[in-house]
Amino acid sequence: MPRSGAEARDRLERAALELYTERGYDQTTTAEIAARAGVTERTFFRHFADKREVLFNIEVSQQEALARALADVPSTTPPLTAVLQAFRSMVPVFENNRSLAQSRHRVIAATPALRERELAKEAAISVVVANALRIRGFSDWRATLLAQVGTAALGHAIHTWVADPSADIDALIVQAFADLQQFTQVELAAEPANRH
Amino acid sequence: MPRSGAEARDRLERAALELYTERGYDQTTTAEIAARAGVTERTFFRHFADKREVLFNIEVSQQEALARALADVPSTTPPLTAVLQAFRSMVPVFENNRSLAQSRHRVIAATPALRERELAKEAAISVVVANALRIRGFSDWRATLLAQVGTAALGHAIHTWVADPSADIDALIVQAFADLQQFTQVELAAEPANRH
DNA sequence: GTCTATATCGCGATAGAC
DNA sequence: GTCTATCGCGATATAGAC
Repeated sequence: MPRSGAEARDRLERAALELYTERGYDQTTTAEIAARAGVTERTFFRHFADKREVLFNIEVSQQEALARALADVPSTTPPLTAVLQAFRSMVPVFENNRSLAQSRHRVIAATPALRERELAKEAAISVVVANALRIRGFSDWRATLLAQVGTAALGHAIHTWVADPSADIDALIVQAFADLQQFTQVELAAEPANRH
Repeated sequence: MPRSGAEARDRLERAALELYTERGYDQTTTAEIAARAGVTERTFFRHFADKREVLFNIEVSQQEALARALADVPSTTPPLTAVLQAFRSMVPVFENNRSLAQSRHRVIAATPALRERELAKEAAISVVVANALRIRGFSDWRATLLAQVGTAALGHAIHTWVADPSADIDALIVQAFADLQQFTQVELAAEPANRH
């Protein structure tokens, strides 16, 4: 067994996904994951803060890439278009991990504790986006709202993508943002202010 | 000690909030909470699935009220106006628990594990709203998006409210929805579709 | 790496409330 | 008396300390 930390980490991630898939998250112990990866339980917790995190570390490493992509979009670009472009720049990463992503989402969907962690990760992405928008001069709440809406669109696209084997993630993202715009015009822009 | 479950539950909630405030969430054990509430540790877990849940059960009981309020809004009302009205119907509940809500939010803000749970609860509210909108005939994704936007507005209002002792929650909610509409017109409606 | 605290939950017995 | 909540005890696994 190679001692390189990165490899062990990788094996732990695979082992965890396999075991969570085979017998479910709750029925899997960290000791079993470590054993299958050929390391000690202690090593598991050296690499991952807790039993959930082992499924989500891929995403963490991508937050910086997203932040950079957002910073690179010209500041004259309208905010949600900038967000859309940044998300689209991540498409290759998604496509590289497609089958993995599908297994992951199956497990996550079946486990409340993991869904909770996923929400936290999504919120983290939303914060990254909001920060970028704040740098572009938007107020806190405006940036937060735009970021949440954009992240929701991305989430919807990914959700559709993992469910449909023939789907094209890039097209889905573009479509989600187009829907966003259309829904908004119909439902929001037309609405009375409802003040008292 | 009274045998009524509801009272024990109540004492556990108070004890937990006190202890989490005094020495922090991580430094508080479930045994200590149970002791202060005058029950056994085992009883704690009979009432609450885990150490976090003891802070969030109040909200759970209000989801049904929200669902009912939403169902009661005439189906001709535009969706986000309906959501706004339903949220405003909850204002008395918020105002009754103001100081409690403030302590709660202080603890939650200081504890990552609790923030995670809070996100999950917010997502649950969003699901309730989305269901109501789906019943009104909106597609899944449209209902989900509208619900998330509305819930984000409510979250923003509550966040402002707990931070500012002189704030009026009703006015904040109305304002948040008005902002929503305005931002959307500026940022979204004006945006090009960005197709390739 | 080893050791330990403690969160979590199963089970049978018990004791108030109606 | 029947329910239901609590108790008392025990087992396991996660996570953190040393």
